[in-house]
Amino acid sequence: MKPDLSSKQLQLLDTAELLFSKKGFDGTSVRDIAEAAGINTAMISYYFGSKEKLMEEIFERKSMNIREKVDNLIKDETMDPLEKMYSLVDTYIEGILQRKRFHRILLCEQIINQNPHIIGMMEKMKTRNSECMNDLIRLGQKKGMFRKNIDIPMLTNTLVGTVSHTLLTMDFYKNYHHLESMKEEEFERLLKKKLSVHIKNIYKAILTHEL
Amino acid sequence: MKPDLSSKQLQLLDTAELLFSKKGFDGTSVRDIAEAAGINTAMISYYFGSKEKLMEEIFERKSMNIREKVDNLIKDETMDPLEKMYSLVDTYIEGILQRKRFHRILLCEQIINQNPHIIGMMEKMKTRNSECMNDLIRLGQKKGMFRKNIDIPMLTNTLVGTVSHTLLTMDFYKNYHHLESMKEEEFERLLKKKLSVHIKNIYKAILTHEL
DNA sequence: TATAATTAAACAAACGTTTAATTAGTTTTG
DNA sequence: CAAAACTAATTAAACGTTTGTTTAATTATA
Repeated sequence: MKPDLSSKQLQLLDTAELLFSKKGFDGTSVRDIAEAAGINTAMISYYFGSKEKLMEEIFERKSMNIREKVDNLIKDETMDPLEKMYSLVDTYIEGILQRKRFHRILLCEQIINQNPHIIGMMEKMKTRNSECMNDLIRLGQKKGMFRKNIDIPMLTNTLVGTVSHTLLTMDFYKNYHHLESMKEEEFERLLKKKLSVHIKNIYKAILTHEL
Repeated sequence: MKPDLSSKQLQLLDTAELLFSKKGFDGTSVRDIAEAAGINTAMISYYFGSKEKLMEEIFERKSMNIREKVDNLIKDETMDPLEKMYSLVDTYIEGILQRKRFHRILLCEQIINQNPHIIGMMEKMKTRNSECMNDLIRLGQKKGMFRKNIDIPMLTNTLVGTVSHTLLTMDFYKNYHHLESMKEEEFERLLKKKLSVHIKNIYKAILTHEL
C-alpha cells in the first residue's frame, strides 16, 4: 500500500483531474495545474515525478472496481437474477456519475493514450467489467430466468455506452430542454433516474422477453 | 461553395485526421502531420491558415447529416414506422463505422474542444439528431404503432452511445474474443451485424412492447 | 542540525506560425 | 513563338512562445 498523500498532493491531483477533464491531458500544462492549485510548478515533478505519473496516480485512485460488488450480488440469495442485474446497473450509473470528471478523462484517454501503464489499467478494467457482466448473466441463464441467446458484449456496450454518452451530452441536454434554471444536484438526480429506468427496461426486455 | 481542394490539401486533411484520431488534436504537432504526409510544414499554414482551421475543415467535410435520409423515410409509404426506425438505425451504424477515425476525434473533441466554431458544429449535429429521432418516433406514435411513454433522448443516447462505445472498444473486443486472425473487413462486418441486430431488438422492445 | 518542503530561475526541446528566398507554372507581350 | 512578367507553390530557416523538468538556493519542520 502506498503511503497517504499530503493535502497538497491531493489538491494537485484534484486540480489536475478537473483540468484534464476540461482540456485533456495534452491541452493542460503543468503550469496550468500548479497555478489553479496555487502551488509552485516544480512541486508536480517533486511529488509525482512527472506529469505522466501524476495522470497515472489519478487513474490508480479513481478507477472503478465492481468485482467485489458483483461477487456479493452473486452470493445474495434474497434477490432474483433480474433484481441483481438491476442492482448492478444502478451501481454502475451511480459510480460513473460520482466520477464524472474522471470518466470524461477516461473516454478521451481510451482513444489517445499511449502510456503502457495506463493502457494496462484500462484493459484490466474492461476485462473485469466484461467478466462481471458475464458472471451475472450466466447465473440468470442457469436459473432459467434469462434467455439463452444473449449478446453479452453488446449488452455491456449498451450499459456503458448509454451512460457515457449521457455524461458526454448532459450540458447539451440541459440547454436543449431548457433546464438551465434547475440546480445541478437536482438535474443530476433527474438524469440518474432516467438512466436507471431506461436501462433497466432495456435489460429486462433483452434478458427476459421473447423478441 | 468552397473551391475544390488540391490533392496535396486532401492528403494533408487525411493524414491529419488519422493522426488526430490516434493522438488527439493537442497530441499531434503540425510537424507530425507534415512529415507523415511528406509535405513541408509551412504548407499547413499556407493552405489552411492554421492548425485550428485545418481541424475545422475536417469537421466541415466529415460531419454526418441524417436529416435528408430521415425526411425521405418519413415520406415513404411502403414501410411501417418500425421498419423506418430500423432503417435509421442501420444508416447511423453504417455512417459511424464509415467514419471511424472522424468519430473517434469527435468523441474526444466533445469533451475538450474550446473552439467556438467547432462547438457550434457539434451542437448543430446533436440538435439535428435529436430532432430526427423525435420526428420518426412521433410519427410511429401518431400511427398508433409505438408506445406513448417513450424517453426519446435516452433512446437516442442508447443508439449513439452503444455504437460509439463499440467503436471505442473494438480493439479490446477483438483481442478478448481471440479474433486477431480475422480480417479487418470481415471483423467490421461482424460488428456491424451485431450492432444492428442488438439495437433493433432494443428499439423494437422499447418502442412497441408493453414493459 | 538534519531532513523535507518550497521557491524562482534556468534548461533544452518542441510548439505553431512567419519570413524571405527559390522554384514551378501560367499569362502577357513584342 | 519565345521572352518577359507575373502568380502560385514550395522550401529551409528563423521567430517568439510554451512545454516539462531540473537546479540551486531558501525556508520550514522535526
